[in-house]
Order: sequence, then structure tokens, then C-alpha cells
Amino acid sequence: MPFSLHQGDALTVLASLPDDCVDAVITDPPYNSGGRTATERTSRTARQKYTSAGAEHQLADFPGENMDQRSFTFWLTQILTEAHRLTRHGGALVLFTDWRQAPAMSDALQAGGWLWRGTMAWHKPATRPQKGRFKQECEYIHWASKGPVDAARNPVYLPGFYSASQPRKDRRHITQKPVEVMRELVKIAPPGGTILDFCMGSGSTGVAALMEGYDFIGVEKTEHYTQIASERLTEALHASTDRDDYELAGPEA
DNA sequence: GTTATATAAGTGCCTATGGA
DNA sequence: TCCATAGGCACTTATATAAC
Repeated sequence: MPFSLHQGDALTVLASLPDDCVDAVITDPPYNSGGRTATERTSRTARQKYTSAGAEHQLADFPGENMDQRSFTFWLTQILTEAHRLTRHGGALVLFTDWRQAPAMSDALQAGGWLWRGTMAWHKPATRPQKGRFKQECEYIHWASKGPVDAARNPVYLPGFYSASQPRKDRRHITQKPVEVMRELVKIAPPGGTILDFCMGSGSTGVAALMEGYDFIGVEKTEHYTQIASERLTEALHASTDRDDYELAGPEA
């Protein structure tokens, strides 16, 4: 089965999955960021925080963006603890973050049992310059392992820096990641392995996983984005294999 | 090769509110 | 009355990229 999608709360869904069923967890959780003060971060919707004035697109909002930092760290720790249980020994965690939440996310992954290995940069060439300031030109990608890295099982040499703009054409999600970046990141899993994304959004991780020959398990809270991810993954699957043996699971919560 | 357009996990600033 | 902060609204800058 190349992929299975679950609509529901991440913690609830992960708790229903068996031990040691995935090789890598690659995810882009809500950052609960996008502001200078706690109120700015917790009182506004994702669209209000992350969409510029004058933006023409009408991409849907996404939930889970209104926690303060302590709650966010606690929430993420719980999920990463479950994700750690689901991951085979030697497997990897790849976790997107921004500059504000990078410390909270590294705390959460370590509290969840992961061994923090480093932080990569995702460079976005099309970001806006700011007078008198440094450009906010990068997001960051923490990565970690479950125990020692098993390099013999997956002898790859991967970069620590990725440069690509957010998709402009056919963009489906406010914070959609470029598939070309995700196609590189999924290679942290051994060939033919299984990749989990518990904050799937529009499904870019899954599209990249299928394109690179991996199996994929996706979890998404909203029906709207689960449907979009289902469409994108089905299209990617048909484009790569012409197979039709997938299932849409849930909702569990 | 040139021009037009969209963009930023945006920022700046004014007003209201409430405590000291 | 002063001051700090939250809330709300107006609007930035110049670059990458699409369109021509």
C-alpha cells in the first residue's frame, strides 16, 4: 500500500498506530508563531498572521495556531513522543520551524526521546527585503534520530542547506513547502521505507515520498486539506506507477 | 531581454485600556 | 496623570519570477 491518509487529531491517530511502523517522521507543524508578542501569536488566525495584505489568493485557514509557547511545547512533546514510538530504531525526525519557535521545537523533540542531530536551513529566495534589517530569508529544519544513525542501511550524503521558493502556481496551502525540497528530505529514510507526516496539510511530504518510491502515512486535522492531499497524492501515484492501491482512512477523532 | 506582478510563517504606528 | 501594553488597521520595499 503506497499511502494511507487519516483525518483526525494527530495525537489520537498516532496512538492508534503500531510500534516501529515508520522509518522517518517528516513534518511541518503549525508554528504558533508569526508575531512579536504572545498576543500577536495567539489571537490571530493563520491567514491573518502569514498572508500579506493584498494577497490575491483565497487559500483556506488552518487550525492549531493559537497556543502560547509553553502549551505549544507541551503539545508537540506529546506528539513527538508518540512519533518516536512509531519509528524504527535508527530512524529519523525532520521538523520544520521558524526562528522564533526553533528553541521550543528542539526542546520538544528531545523531551520526546529523540536525539537532536542538527539544524538545516531552508532558504526562500523570494522573500521581501526590509530596510534597516536582515532579511527573514530562511526557515529552519531540525533533524534528529531515534538512537544511533544506521548509515549502513541508508548510505546517503545529504545537504544541510536547501534553496527554493514557495510554490506560486497551483499553490494549495498558505505555508506549502516546495516538493523539490521535500524530495531531498525524504531521502533520510532508507529506500522503500515508510514516511509519516502527522501535520500533512496539502500533502507535499507525501507527494515527494511517492515520487521517490517511499510509502507514506499522512495525518491531517481538517477535512478540507485531507481532501486536497488525497487528490494530490492520488495524482502523484498515478503519475509515477499507474497503481490504484491506496486507502483513505479515518476520521479517527 | 524587458516589463509587469505577486509577495513576505510581513512591520509600523495610532488608539484604547487599565494599573500604578 | 503617566506609562506600558494590547488591539487594530494601514501600508512597506525591492526582489524573484512570470509574462510578454
